[in-house]
Amino acid sequence: MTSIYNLTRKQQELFDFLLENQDFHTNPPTLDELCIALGLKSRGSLHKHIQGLVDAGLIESPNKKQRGVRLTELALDQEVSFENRGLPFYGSIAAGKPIEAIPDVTHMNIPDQLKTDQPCYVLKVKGDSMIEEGIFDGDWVIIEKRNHARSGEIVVAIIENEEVTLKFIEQYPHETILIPANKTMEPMRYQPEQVEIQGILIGQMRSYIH
Amino acid sequence: MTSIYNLTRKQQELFDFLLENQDFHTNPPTLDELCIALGLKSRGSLHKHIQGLVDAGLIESPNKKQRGVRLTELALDQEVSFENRGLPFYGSIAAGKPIEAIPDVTHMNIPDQLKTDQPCYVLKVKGDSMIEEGIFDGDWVIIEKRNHARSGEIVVAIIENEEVTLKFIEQYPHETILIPANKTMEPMRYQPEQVEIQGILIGQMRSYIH
DNA sequence: AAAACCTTGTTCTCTATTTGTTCTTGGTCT
DNA sequence: AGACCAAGAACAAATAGAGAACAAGGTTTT
Repeated sequence: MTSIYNLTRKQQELFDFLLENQDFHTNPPTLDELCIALGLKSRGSLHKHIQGLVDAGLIESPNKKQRGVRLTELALDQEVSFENRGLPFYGSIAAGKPIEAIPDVTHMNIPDQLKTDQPCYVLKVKGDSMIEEGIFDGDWVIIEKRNHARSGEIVVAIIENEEVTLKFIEQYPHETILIPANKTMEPMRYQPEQVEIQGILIGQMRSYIH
Repeated sequence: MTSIYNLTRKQQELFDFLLENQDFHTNPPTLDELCIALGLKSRGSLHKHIQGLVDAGLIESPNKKQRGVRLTELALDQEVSFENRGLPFYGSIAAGKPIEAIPDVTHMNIPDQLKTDQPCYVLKVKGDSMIEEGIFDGDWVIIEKRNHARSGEIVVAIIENEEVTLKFIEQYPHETILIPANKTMEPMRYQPEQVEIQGILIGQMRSYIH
């Protein structure tokens, strides 16, 4: 059993393409389609890379059959362990802890519509500070990891290295204001150095089960 | 036991068509109907693909019977894994249409926490009737397919075969009340026969991207 | 009920196209 | 030199479609 780590650059490129696009093709792609996708002009060139992946046990040998290039079980296993594990879930927004420092991370499978192509993570919301935005206690939020934001965005911010919170942000040269979406709470004003942005809000989810 | 992964493209196309349209046909289709559906002009051409699916164990051998193209158990199992890629997304809650009758279904990958082990589907919310529940215009909702509900649950219901709506439900022997979560709207009272339940609310999602 | 149709599944032949494979040639980079 | 890579020609097999012919079941007509 050859290891997948011995792939050449072009073989890896081909393999990555097959992994990423297997959902888009209802049928496995033919050599010609792959040539177009990879910018090749000759099936012959591609075929050697195909053969390399067959030898590595990552795709099934077409063996003259015109049935396209199919991934093997081994390849699909690889995929699961790589990309498909979902976004890290760091638990409830926990006062005082920077997001990255939370142990025992689980993963959640988030639909594409609720994430970006940047690194994202998931938190569970505690409290009612964003209730007028339709974000309730117990909801999940998907956060894109960033250390800056534009005024008007909803951010996860850590205040004075102590309190982690989800609020609208307004930034001025000498002042950062965190604004809740809850009439019973007041906006809070800080020096810019007191507020560290940990990410911005991308999506929200709620479960109505039990 | 032949694996389905050895289907040719045309065989796959035929198989997909049979899977997707099995509900619409009360009787299995004839070869001529399938020819039209797949754009073929000769039954003879089609028959070879039929035979391929029979050899793969995906349809029962028609064996001279008319309308004999029936899927096997094995094929129905395949369908499960086909659907398993995600939940069907039927678009916005569309007035007047039963949920199942919507064409061009896409699929969304929903986290386990937002679905049940029963059949579920996804809708996009139109309108503000559930705004106080934190369900806004443009949100997605995950609905478990059911034709009954308990009072107090949030349901997708179709009223008088015309209007599809998302509301709290209260059921009494001679009256069904649909209650919005919006102070500017009034509860609506119906005879039980006027209201057909299409599913109950399981989860909700919102995207902050664009 | 018998006969004359029509529909439907099956089989066959013929043809065209697509697709995987193999080889040769040549290029680039280390 | 050795590896990787690309292009193109040529080939054989697999796939695909059309059409004709036929048998068996239905349906309609007589």
